[in-house]
Amino acid sequence: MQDAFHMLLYHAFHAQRGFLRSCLGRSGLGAGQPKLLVYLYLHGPCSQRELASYFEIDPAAVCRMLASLEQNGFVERAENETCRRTDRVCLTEQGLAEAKTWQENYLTMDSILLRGFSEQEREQFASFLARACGNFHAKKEDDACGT
Amino acid sequence: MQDAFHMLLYHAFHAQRGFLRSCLGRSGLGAGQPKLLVYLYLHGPCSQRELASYFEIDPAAVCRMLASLEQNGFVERAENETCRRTDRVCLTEQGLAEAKTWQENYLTMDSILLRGFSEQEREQFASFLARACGNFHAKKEDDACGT
DNA sequence: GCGATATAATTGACAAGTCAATAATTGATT
DNA sequence: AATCAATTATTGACTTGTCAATTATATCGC
Repeated sequence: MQDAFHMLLYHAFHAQRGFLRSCLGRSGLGAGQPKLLVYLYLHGPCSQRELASYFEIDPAAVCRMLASLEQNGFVERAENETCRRTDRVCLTEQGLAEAKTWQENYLTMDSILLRGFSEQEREQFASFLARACGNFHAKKEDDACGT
Repeated sequence: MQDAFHMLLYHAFHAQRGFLRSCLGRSGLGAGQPKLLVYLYLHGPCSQRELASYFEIDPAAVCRMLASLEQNGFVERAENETCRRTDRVCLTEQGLAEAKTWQENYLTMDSILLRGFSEQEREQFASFLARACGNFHAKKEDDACGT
Protein backbone atom coordinates (compact mmCIF):
# COMPACT_ATOMS: atom_id res chain seq x y z
CA MET A 1 0.00 0.00 0.00
CA GLN A 2 2.93 2.32 0.59
CA ASP A 3 3.39 2.22 -3.18
CA ALA A 4 -0.17 3.16 -3.97
CA PHE A 5 0.01 6.24 -6.07
CA HIS A 6 -2.65 8.23 -4.32
CA MET A 7 -0.71 7.86 -1.08
CA LEU A 8 2.39 9.34 -2.65
CA LEU A 9 0.38 12.35 -3.73
CA TYR A 10 -1.24 12.54 -0.31
CA HIS A 11 2.08 12.47 1.49
CA ALA A 12 3.73 14.95 -0.84
CA PHE A 13 0.91 17.40 -0.37
CA HIS A 14 0.93 17.00 3.38
CA ALA A 15 4.66 17.46 3.57
CA GLN A 16 4.27 20.67 1.62
CA ARG A 17 1.43 21.80 3.85
CA GLY A 18 3.54 21.07 6.88
CA PHE A 19 6.34 23.25 5.60
CA LEU A 20 3.89 26.01 4.78
CA ARG A 21 2.52 25.84 8.29
CA SER A 22 6.01 26.18 9.69
CA CYS A 23 6.29 29.50 7.82
CA LEU A 24 3.15 30.96 9.36
CA GLY A 25 4.75 31.98 12.63
CA ARG A 26 2.83 34.66 14.47
CA SER A 27 1.53 36.37 11.36
CA GLY A 28 -2.04 35.53 12.30
CA LEU A 29 -2.53 33.87 8.92
CA GLY A 30 -3.95 30.42 8.39
CA ALA A 31 -2.44 27.95 5.96
CA GLY A 32 -4.93 28.68 3.20
CA GLN A 33 -4.74 32.43 3.35
CA PRO A 34 -1.36 33.43 1.91
CA LYS A 35 -2.29 32.26 -1.55
CA LEU A 36 -5.19 34.70 -1.57
CA LEU A 37 -2.89 37.57 -0.64
CA VAL A 38 -0.43 36.68 -3.37
CA TYR A 39 -3.18 36.40 -5.93
CA LEU A 40 -4.50 39.83 -5.00
CA TYR A 41 -0.97 41.17 -5.16
CA LEU A 42 -0.37 39.83 -8.65
CA HIS A 43 -3.81 40.37 -10.16
CA GLY A 44 -5.20 43.34 -8.31
CA PRO A 45 -8.58 43.61 -6.59
CA CYS A 46 -11.19 41.08 -7.55
CA SER A 47 -14.40 39.41 -6.46
CA GLN A 48 -14.64 36.49 -4.08
CA ARG A 49 -16.00 34.47 -6.96
CA GLU A 50 -12.82 35.00 -8.92
CA LEU A 51 -10.71 33.77 -6.05
CA ALA A 52 -12.87 30.71 -5.56
CA SER A 53 -12.80 29.87 -9.25
CA TYR A 54 -9.10 30.38 -9.63
CA PHE A 55 -8.21 28.16 -6.71
CA GLU A 56 -11.06 25.76 -7.33
CA ILE A 57 -12.28 25.94 -3.79
CA ASP A 58 -15.71 26.56 -2.35
CA PRO A 59 -16.79 30.20 -2.19
CA ALA A 60 -17.72 29.59 1.42
CA ALA A 61 -14.10 28.84 2.26
CA VAL A 62 -12.99 32.00 0.50
CA CYS A 63 -15.59 34.01 2.33
CA ARG A 64 -14.41 32.81 5.73
CA MET A 65 -10.73 33.21 4.99
CA LEU A 66 -11.38 36.75 3.80
CA ALA A 67 -13.33 37.47 6.96
CA SER A 68 -10.28 36.41 8.93
CA LEU A 69 -7.92 38.35 6.69
CA GLU A 70 -10.11 41.41 6.98
CA GLN A 71 -10.27 41.15 10.74
CA ASN A 72 -6.50 40.97 10.87
CA GLY A 73 -6.15 44.00 8.63
CA PHE A 74 -4.71 42.36 5.53
CA VAL A 75 -7.65 42.92 3.24
CA GLU A 76 -10.75 45.01 2.68
CA ARG A 77 -14.01 43.98 1.11
CA ALA A 78 -15.28 47.13 -0.56
CA GLU A 79 -18.49 47.68 -2.44
CA ASN A 80 -18.34 47.38 -6.18
CA GLU A 81 -19.97 50.42 -7.78
CA THR A 82 -20.82 48.63 -11.00
CA CYS A 83 -22.40 45.65 -9.31
CA ARG A 84 -23.64 45.63 -5.76
CA ARG A 85 -23.85 41.88 -5.68
CA THR A 86 -20.15 41.25 -5.99
CA ASP A 87 -17.61 42.94 -3.82
CA ARG A 88 -14.14 44.14 -4.52
CA VAL A 89 -11.48 42.53 -2.38
CA CYS A 90 -8.41 44.74 -1.98
CA LEU A 91 -5.12 44.43 -0.18
CA THR A 92 -4.36 46.88 2.59
CA GLU A 93 -0.83 48.21 3.06
CA GLN A 94 -0.19 45.54 5.61
CA GLY A 95 -1.66 42.96 3.25
CA LEU A 96 0.59 44.11 0.45
CA ALA A 97 3.68 43.74 2.60
CA GLU A 98 2.57 40.31 3.73
CA ALA A 99 1.85 39.28 0.13
CA LYS A 100 5.36 40.21 -0.92
CA THR A 101 6.79 38.18 1.92
CA TRP A 102 4.71 35.22 0.90
CA GLN A 103 5.71 35.42 -2.70
CA GLU A 104 9.21 34.85 -1.40
CA ASN A 105 8.12 32.08 0.92
CA TYR A 106 6.46 30.29 -1.96
CA LEU A 107 9.63 30.51 -4.01
CA THR A 108 11.54 29.02 -1.12
CA MET A 109 8.95 26.29 -0.77
CA ASP A 110 9.23 25.40 -4.44
CA SER A 111 12.98 25.35 -4.25
CA ILE A 112 12.89 22.94 -1.32
CA LEU A 113 10.34 20.76 -3.04
CA LEU A 114 12.48 20.59 -6.17
CA ARG A 115 15.86 20.28 -4.49
CA GLY A 116 18.00 17.89 -6.47
CA PHE A 117 15.81 18.02 -9.55
CA SER A 118 17.38 18.91 -12.87
CA GLU A 119 15.70 21.52 -15.02
CA GLN A 120 14.37 18.80 -17.27
CA GLU A 121 13.02 16.84 -14.33
CA ARG A 122 11.24 19.91 -13.01
CA GLU A 123 9.46 20.40 -16.27
CA GLN A 124 8.54 16.77 -16.46
CA PHE A 125 7.28 16.75 -12.89
CA ALA A 126 5.19 19.83 -13.53
CA SER A 127 3.72 18.28 -16.63
CA PHE A 128 2.93 15.06 -14.77
CA LEU A 129 1.07 16.91 -12.06
CA ALA A 130 -0.88 18.92 -14.60
CA ARG A 131 -1.77 15.77 -16.52
CA ALA A 132 -2.92 13.97 -13.37
CA CYS A 133 -5.06 16.95 -12.52
CA GLY A 134 -6.48 16.98 -16.01
CA ASN A 135 -7.29 13.30 -15.81
CA PHE A 136 -9.48 13.81 -12.77
CA HIS A 137 -11.22 16.77 -14.33
CA ALA A 138 -11.85 14.83 -17.52
CA LYS A 139 -13.31 12.00 -15.48
CA LYS A 140 -15.65 14.37 -13.72
CA GLU A 141 -16.84 15.76 -17.05
CA ASP A 142 -17.40 12.28 -18.40
CA ASP A 143 -19.50 11.36 -15.42
CA ALA A 144 -21.48 14.55 -15.72
CA CYS A 145 -22.27 13.83 -19.37
CA GLY A 146 -23.28 10.30 -18.59
CA THR A 147 -25.94 11.45 -16.17
CA MET B 1 1.55 32.08 -10.32
CA GLN B 2 -0.42 29.38 -12.07
CA ASP B 3 2.96 27.82 -12.81
CA ALA B 4 4.11 27.86 -9.22
CA PHE B 5 4.96 24.36 -8.34
CA HIS B 6 3.23 24.21 -5.02
CA MET B 7 -0.02 25.13 -6.73
CA LEU B 8 0.31 22.22 -9.12
CA LEU B 9 0.69 19.88 -6.19
CA TYR B 10 -2.19 21.57 -4.41
CA HIS B 11 -4.50 21.22 -7.38
CA ALA B 12 -3.53 17.64 -8.10
CA PHE B 13 -4.19 16.64 -4.54
CA HIS B 14 -7.52 18.41 -4.46
CA ALA B 15 -8.60 16.85 -7.73
CA GLN B 16 -7.80 13.46 -6.24
CA ARG B 17 -9.65 14.30 -3.05
CA GLY B 18 -12.62 15.39 -5.09
CA PHE B 19 -12.75 12.08 -6.89
CA LEU B 20 -12.41 10.21 -3.62
CA ARG B 21 -15.30 12.16 -2.21
CA SER B 22 -17.42 11.23 -5.18
CA CYS B 23 -16.85 7.57 -4.27
CA LEU B 24 -18.11 7.96 -0.73
CA GLY B 25 -21.79 7.79 -1.59
CA ARG B 26 -23.98 6.82 1.33
CA SER B 27 -21.40 4.62 3.00
CA GLY B 28 -21.27 6.89 6.01
CA LEU B 29 -17.52 7.21 5.59
CA GLY B 30 -15.63 10.48 5.51
CA ALA B 31 -12.87 11.14 3.01
CA GLY B 32 -10.07 10.32 5.42
CA GLN B 33 -11.47 7.08 6.72
CA PRO B 34 -11.16 4.51 3.93
CA LYS B 35 -7.39 4.53 4.10
CA LEU B 36 -7.59 3.41 7.72
CA LEU B 37 -9.84 0.50 6.79
CA VAL B 38 -7.53 -0.62 4.00
CA TYR B 39 -4.51 -0.41 6.27
CA LEU B 40 -6.23 -2.56 8.87
CA TYR B 41 -7.23 -4.98 6.14
CA LEU B 42 -3.68 -5.34 4.86
CA HIS B 43 -1.77 -5.20 8.14
CA GLY B 44 -4.18 -6.58 10.68
CA PRO B 45 -5.16 -5.01 14.01
CA CYS B 46 -2.92 -2.31 15.36
CA SER B 47 -2.76 0.63 17.72
CA GLN B 48 -3.95 4.13 16.95
CA ARG B 49 -0.37 5.22 17.24
CA GLU B 50 0.64 2.95 14.39
CA LEU B 51 -2.04 4.38 12.15
CA ALA B 52 -1.05 7.93 12.97
CA SER B 53 2.62 7.23 12.35
CA TYR B 54 2.06 5.37 9.12
CA PHE B 55 -0.09 8.09 7.62
CA GLU B 56 1.86 10.90 9.26
CA ILE B 57 -1.23 12.50 10.67
CA ASP B 58 -2.06 13.68 14.14
CA PRO B 59 -3.18 10.98 16.58
CA ALA B 60 -6.12 13.21 17.43
CA ALA B 61 -7.39 12.93 13.86
CA VAL B 62 -7.03 9.16 13.96
CA CYS B 63 -8.85 9.01 17.26
CA ARG B 64 -11.83 10.93 15.93
CA MET B 65 -12.03 9.05 12.65
CA LEU B 66 -11.96 5.77 14.55
CA ALA B 67 -14.70 6.99 16.83
CA SER B 68 -16.79 7.64 13.75
CA LEU B 69 -15.84 4.31 12.18
CA GLU B 70 -16.68 2.51 15.41
CA GLN B 71 -20.02 4.23 15.69
CA ASN B 72 -20.85 3.15 12.15
CA GLY B 73 -19.83 -0.43 12.87
CA PHE B 74 -16.72 -0.66 10.71
CA VAL B 75 -14.20 -1.01 13.49
CA GLU B 76 -13.75 -1.98 17.13
CA ARG B 77 -11.31 -0.57 19.64
CA ALA B 78 -10.54 -3.48 21.94
CA GLU B 79 -8.32 -3.60 24.99
CA ASN B 80 -4.82 -4.79 24.48
CA GLU B 81 -3.96 -7.44 27.09
CA THR B 82 -0.23 -6.82 26.95
CA CYS B 83 -0.50 -3.06 27.32
CA ARG B 84 -3.51 -1.30 28.73
CA ARG B 85 -2.35 2.02 27.44
CA THR B 86 -2.63 1.18 23.75
CA ASP B 87 -5.70 -0.33 22.22
CA ARG B 88 -6.13 -2.80 19.45
CA VAL B 89 -8.11 -1.51 16.52
CA CYS B 90 -9.83 -4.32 14.58
CA LEU B 91 -12.05 -4.49 11.53
CA THR B 92 -15.56 -5.81 11.98
CA GLU B 93 -17.13 -7.98 9.27
CA GLN B 94 -18.76 -4.92 7.81
CA GLY B 95 -15.45 -3.09 8.01
CA LEU B 96 -13.69 -5.91 6.21
CA ALA B 97 -16.16 -5.82 3.35
CA GLU B 98 -15.86 -2.05 3.11
CA ALA B 99 -12.08 -2.30 3.14
CA LYS B 100 -12.11 -4.67 0.19
CA THR B 101 -14.36 -2.33 -1.71
CA TRP B 102 -12.01 0.52 -1.03
CA GLN B 103 -8.97 -1.35 -2.10
CA GLU B 104 -10.70 -1.56 -5.48
CA ASN B 105 -11.70 2.08 -5.39
CA TYR B 106 -8.13 3.08 -4.75
CA LEU B 107 -6.94 1.05 -7.71
CA THR B 108 -9.52 2.79 -9.85
CA MET B 109 -8.40 6.13 -8.51
CA ASP B 110 -4.79 5.42 -9.35
CA SER B 111 -5.72 4.26 -12.82
CA ILE B 112 -7.59 7.49 -13.47
CA LEU B 113 -4.76 9.58 -12.08
CA LEU B 114 -2.26 7.80 -14.33
CA ARG B 115 -4.40 7.59 -17.41
CA GLY B 116 -2.23 8.17 -20.46
CA PHE B 117 1.03 7.60 -18.59
CA SER B 118 3.48 5.03 -19.88
CA GLU B 119 4.92 2.54 -17.46
CA GLN B 120 8.16 4.46 -17.44
CA GLU B 121 6.39 7.72 -16.77
CA ARG B 122 4.51 6.18 -13.87
CA GLU B 123 7.72 5.10 -12.25
CA GLN B 124 9.28 8.45 -12.82
CA PHE B 125 6.26 10.25 -11.45
CA ALA B 126 6.25 8.05 -8.35
CA SER B 127 9.91 8.69 -7.80
CA PHE B 128 9.43 12.45 -8.20
CA LEU B 129 6.70 12.52 -5.59
CA ALA B 130 8.76 10.47 -3.18
CA ARG B 131 11.75 12.72 -3.70
CA ALA B 132 9.70 15.85 -3.14
CA CYS B 133 8.35 14.35 0.04
CA GLY B 134 11.84 13.44 1.15
CA ASN B 135 13.05 16.96 0.48
CA PHE B 136 10.52 18.41 2.89
CA HIS B 137 11.32 15.85 5.53
CA ALA B 138 15.03 16.50 5.17
CA LYS B 139 14.39 20.21 5.56
CA LYS B 140 12.45 19.62 8.73
CA GLU B 141 15.28 17.53 10.16
CA ASP B 142 17.81 20.19 9.26
CA ASP B 143 15.79 22.83 11.03
CA ALA B 144 15.39 20.64 14.07
CA CYS B 145 19.16 20.09 14.28
CA GLY B 146 19.82 23.78 13.93
CA THR B 147 17.76 24.59 17.00
C1' DG C 1 -41.72 46.73 -16.69
C1' DC C 2 -42.36 42.02 -14.43
C1' DG C 3 -41.45 37.51 -13.24
C1' DA C 4 -38.54 33.53 -13.50
C1' DT C 5 -33.95 32.42 -13.23
C1' DA C 6 -29.16 32.73 -12.30
C1' DT C 7 -25.35 34.49 -9.63
C1' DA C 8 -22.60 36.57 -5.30
C1' DA C 9 -21.89 36.47 -0.72
C1' DT C 10 -22.95 34.62 3.46
C1' DT C 11 -24.22 31.25 7.20
C1' DG C 12 -24.79 26.60 9.39
C1' DA C 13 -23.35 22.04 9.95
C1' DC C 14 -19.97 18.70 9.01
C1' DA C 15 -15.04 16.21 8.13
C1' DA C 16 -10.07 16.11 8.43
C1' DG C 17 -6.29 18.03 10.00
C1' DT C 18 -3.38 20.99 13.26
C1' DC C 19 -1.74 22.13 18.12
C1' DA C 20 -2.04 22.08 23.18
C1' DA C 21 -3.47 20.01 27.33
C1' DT C 22 -4.91 16.08 30.29
C1' DA C 23 -5.28 11.36 32.30
C1' DA C 24 -3.69 6.91 32.56
C1' DT C 25 -0.19 3.75 31.95
C1' DT C 26 4.43 2.31 31.16
C1' DG C 27 9.51 2.42 31.51
C1' DA C 28 13.83 4.01 33.31
C1' DT C 29 16.99 5.78 37.05
C1' DT C 30 18.58 5.79 40.97
C1' DA D 1 10.69 0.39 45.30
C1' DA D 2 9.57 5.20 44.19
C1' DT D 3 9.95 8.92 41.52
C1' DC D 4 10.41 11.04 37.09
C1' DA D 5 9.98 10.91 32.35
C1' DA D 6 7.94 9.21 28.09
C1' DT D 7 4.00 7.35 25.62
C1' DT D 8 -1.20 6.42 24.42
C1' DA D 9 -5.51 7.86 23.87
C1' DT D 10 -8.58 11.45 24.32
C1' DT D 11 -10.68 16.18 24.38
C1' DG D 12 -11.04 21.24 23.21
C1' DA D 13 -10.33 25.00 20.17
C1' DC D 14 -9.00 26.27 15.66
C1' DT D 15 -8.41 26.35 10.17
C1' DT D 16 -9.51 24.69 5.58
C1' DG D 17 -12.38 22.59 3.00
C1' DT D 18 -17.11 20.32 1.75
C1' DC D 19 -22.33 20.78 0.85
C1' DA D 20 -26.92 22.91 1.40
C1' DA D 21 -29.71 26.81 2.27
C1' DT D 22 -30.59 31.80 2.42
C1' DT D 23 -30.51 36.56 0.98
C1' DA D 24 -29.70 40.15 -2.11
C1' DT D 25 -28.87 41.54 -6.51
C1' DA D 26 -28.68 40.97 -11.83
C1' DT D 27 -30.31 39.28 -16.05
C1' DC D 28 -33.30 37.45 -19.44
C1' DG D 29 -37.86 36.44 -21.65
C1' DC D 30 -41.91 38.14 -22.48
